[in-house]
Amino acid sequence: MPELPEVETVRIGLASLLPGRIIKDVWHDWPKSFPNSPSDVARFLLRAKITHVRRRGKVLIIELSSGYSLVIHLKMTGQLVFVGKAAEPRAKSSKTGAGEKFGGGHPSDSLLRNLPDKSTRAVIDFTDGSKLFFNDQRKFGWMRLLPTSQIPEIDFFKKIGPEPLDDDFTVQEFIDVLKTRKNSAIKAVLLDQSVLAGVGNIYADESLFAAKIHPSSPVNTISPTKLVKLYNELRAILKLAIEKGGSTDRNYVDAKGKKGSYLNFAKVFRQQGQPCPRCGTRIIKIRVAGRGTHLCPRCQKAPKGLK
DNA sequence: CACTTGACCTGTCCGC
DNA sequence: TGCGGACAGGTCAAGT
Repeated sequence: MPELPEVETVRIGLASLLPGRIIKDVWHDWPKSFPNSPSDVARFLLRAKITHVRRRGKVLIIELSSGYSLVIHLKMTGQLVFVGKAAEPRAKSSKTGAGEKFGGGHPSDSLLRNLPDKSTRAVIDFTDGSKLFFNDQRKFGWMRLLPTSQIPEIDFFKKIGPEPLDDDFTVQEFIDVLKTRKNSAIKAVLLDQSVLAGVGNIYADESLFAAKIHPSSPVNTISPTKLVKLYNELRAILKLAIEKGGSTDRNYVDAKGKKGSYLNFAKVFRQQGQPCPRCGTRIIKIRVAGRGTHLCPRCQKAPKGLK
């Protein structure tokens, strides 16, 4: 599921593939996937050149020379897959068909399939013949054109909390933002995008396990020592996940169609019934904040008022 | 006002 | 094998 590390992995891929390309045509199947009017599309998207690819929380921002940006949320099953030749054909070692198809040399876990397919919601054609596919099985994701200069002023972006991996995001700031929700379960707070940007179910469970905090614990019952631990573990886990190309449960792939391997390193997520890597107790799955939640009942003691 | 639950969707898996 | 239903989870609207 695209959380911060997955979206960042897509961003890194797109940032290496898209800038400089010029949009020739756009197709989309579903108004909700891409609700801009045809006239706005014609004025601000067609013939525009891509200048930058940015990320804020779980949202991708593809900046265009028209002064507009294509803003994209992948939600749970969204993919942005680029098909075409990579910009610099420096390494000329392509011998496999897959390498050619996905723009230059891919490991065997590439998304080897033909696009578009039935999950394809939108296709952007570039003047050089390459294409960007927006696939979304469950149709929760969206993309829309917004004036670049106004993006920071839009409600959706104004509400997003600090980026946990920013260099100047301190442990004190982390504790301060958590304390704005002192009576809520810590997991619900971590998932709240207005408190902290980019954390979703996988990394909430993993970081709470690493810090030995029960996900149902109200924030104000957690010791400062443990909150510091949580800050450090969360950042380390997010960074490691980006290194591993994110987590692929079933759908997620990066801009080149490649799956992420972080779930191979997950200690509790989807590990119910398996022994805890620290103490051997069986990992359990419960519901917290309306989400499937994985934890070690021994390492992560429930707060007194039960779960 | 703080907090929780349901709706949005489709594909998959599980039990009968 | 087929079928119904629970489940998956990011976010917002609606509920308590």
